[in-house]
Amino acid sequence: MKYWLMKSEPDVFGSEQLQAMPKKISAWDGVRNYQARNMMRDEMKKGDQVFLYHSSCAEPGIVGIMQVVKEAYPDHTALDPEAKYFDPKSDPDHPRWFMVDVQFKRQLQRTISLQELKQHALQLGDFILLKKSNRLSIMSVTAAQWSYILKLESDPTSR
DNA sequence: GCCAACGTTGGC
DNA sequence: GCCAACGTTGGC
Repeated sequence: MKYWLMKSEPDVFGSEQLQAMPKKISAWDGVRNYQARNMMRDEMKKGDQVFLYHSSCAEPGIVGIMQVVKEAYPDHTALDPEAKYFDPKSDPDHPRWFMVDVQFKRQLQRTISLQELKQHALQLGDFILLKKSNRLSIMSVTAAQWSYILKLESDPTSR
């Protein structure tokens, strides 16, 4: 089983919206970046655990935990001219963009903010999220990073 | 294949 | 709203 982090603006895939979905399951559509797509398409497996990260908001940070419940399949919104992330070069016979289904598992007891994560940069090692001007919306997380962050969640002395 | 122009991301 | 960094596009 692998671990991941997926970024979204709260009003696109926010923890509240995800929890309101039937069975708390949602397709993670709209990824239009090749590196992120490749990870979703080639490496994400059913059962993988995912941190939900809120970006471009008052307090960017990790807010919840999701699970991959359906492996990559073509992102049909790329073919819909009305869709926000319509891609005119997309071809139904050779899909260019893919998505997975994720199920929201739980909200963290508190947001582990980017600011707090930065203070643990040393312990988190080579954490892609903390790399300067990193814009990747999907990234892998090591088992060590995963458990370290979960420990932060319940550590009242950290902040 | 180069590279300038452009659009997007995302923290601040 | 600003702006640095980055990815993509397209002319050459």
